[in-house]
Amino acid sequence: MKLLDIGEVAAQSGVRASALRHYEEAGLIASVARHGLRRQFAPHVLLQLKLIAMGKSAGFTLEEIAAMFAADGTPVLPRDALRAKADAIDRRIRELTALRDTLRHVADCSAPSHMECPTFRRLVDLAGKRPRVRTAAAPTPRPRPTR
Amino acid sequence: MKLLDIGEVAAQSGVRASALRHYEEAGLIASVARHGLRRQFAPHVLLQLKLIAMGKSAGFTLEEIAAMFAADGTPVLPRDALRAKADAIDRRIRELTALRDTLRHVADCSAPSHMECPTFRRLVDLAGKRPRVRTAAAPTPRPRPTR
DNA sequence: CTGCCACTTCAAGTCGACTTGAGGTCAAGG
DNA sequence: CCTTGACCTCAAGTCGACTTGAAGTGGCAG
Repeated sequence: MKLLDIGEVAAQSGVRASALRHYEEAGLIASVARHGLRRQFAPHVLLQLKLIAMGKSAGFTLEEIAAMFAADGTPVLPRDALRAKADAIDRRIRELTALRDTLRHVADCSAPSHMECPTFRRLVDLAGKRPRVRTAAAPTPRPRPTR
Repeated sequence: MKLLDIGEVAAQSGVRASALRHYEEAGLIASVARHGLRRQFAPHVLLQLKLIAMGKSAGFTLEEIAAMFAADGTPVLPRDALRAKADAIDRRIRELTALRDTLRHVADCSAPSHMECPTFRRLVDLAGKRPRVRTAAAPTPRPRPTR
């Protein structure tokens, strides 16, 4: 099974070498060997990186993602926890759907003030089904930038 | 039309006063008056705040959100741009759906190693339809944390 | 009139996820 | 054998979105 040097992983995944090191630090991936100083990765990191990208895109922190998948890429959570995460994503999808529909409506509706348009208000309200959690807890995922 | 003092807005929206000031600074909302020193907001900021929450959740930066809606809450973008944003959200939704399905599959599939499971690989690959953009450009939205 | 307390401003701090820079190592090609 | 270039480590910097803290203001209840 041929190993990939960090540069190849970067080239094939589009993830910078510095980010790959950062991920390794964070325990999201693991290099399986060194060639001199250079990290060598097993080919399946490419799959893991996709998983990581998806997780980030879903608003999970690296820490949360690390908690879902071990460094070797195998899922580590109990089934219930996985299902809970899936449900969280589902809620997020519903929010995004509402925003998308709102934007599309705004693009097509020519009401003078959207603030008055009942369709608009209904769409926005639709998204407002948040259980109202105290600031103490961290209910909402937070996505992050890709430069 | 009765005005809301920043504390009431905070209480009703769940957004901290400091965040509201930050949003005002950023041009996302506007206070319409002062009572002494205190900012007074029109009731529709509550609606705007929902919009802002949705936008953040969709991975838009405050700057991007500010570009979509003026401080009075009326959408400001040309229709095409709005539709483009909607399409961007759609792509994001598809990614999230793939991740959700992957998680659900993992929760239900008892293959010894998911890295080998064809269903798993197919699901992950499904999400990999990214146009491969250079690091220079900023293709992906980045969501952010809520403490 | 007094005091409280919710607000104010402004600067600095925090957190996550990286990136950048300085200085160093080493395998391989010429 | 020497150079090159891709990698290394480690500390510090950056960016967005806020939060925190210090010091001040002012409406209003008593």
